[in-house]
Amino acid sequence: MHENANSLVVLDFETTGLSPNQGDRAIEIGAVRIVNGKVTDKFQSLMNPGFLISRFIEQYTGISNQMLAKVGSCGEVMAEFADFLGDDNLLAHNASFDQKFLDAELNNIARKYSGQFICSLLVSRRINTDAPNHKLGTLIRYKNIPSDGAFHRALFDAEMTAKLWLSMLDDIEEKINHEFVPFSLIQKLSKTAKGDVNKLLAKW
DNA sequence: TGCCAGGCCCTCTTTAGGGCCTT
Repeated sequence: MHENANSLVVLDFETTGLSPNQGDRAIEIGAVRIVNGKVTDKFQSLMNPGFLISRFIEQYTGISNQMLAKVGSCGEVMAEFADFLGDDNLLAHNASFDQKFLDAELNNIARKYSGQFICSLLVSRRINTDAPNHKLGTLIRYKNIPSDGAFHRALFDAEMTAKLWLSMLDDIEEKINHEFVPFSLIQKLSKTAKGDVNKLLAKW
């Protein structure tokens, strides 16, 4: 773990379905790097999964088979992403989903990463207790974060997740009356029962 | 043939079920 590293990569995958164990693959990755509370770098690429994607996924993402026919393979793109990621920790909205695709795609090319994941969905459930639900689009509206792009494209969703995250970090900083929120506190918070969240933050 | 994700989290809970999230 990189307790003192203040560099975090926020990522989002578009995929052919919900489960790499069922043969699903990534078709797009988008990511932004946050350093000291500012977005400093970004990464975006379509990737060809090696088979035709369903009509449902074409409509859901706006990514067509025609678009994917012209782009590099998952292996080529994921190797570039592994270089971009380096040793940074990672954040995603519903991280268990993106983590299983990252693990599967990097495993396919025998690459590894050393960072740890945190999940903006788990943190939101503990911080935004009045939100109508915890979908990414809903939380962006709930936090009054301006957005003028298409959800369900990887870079846009990663950028929105990054903005949501910085907004939630502000809220946590206010609660703990401290300007720096350690990575370990986020990890602890993500596992704390909802009713004990205020207790955890109060004693920090 | 028919089935097919899975982790989190709440509750009418732990010998379980079902909604929420992600594509």
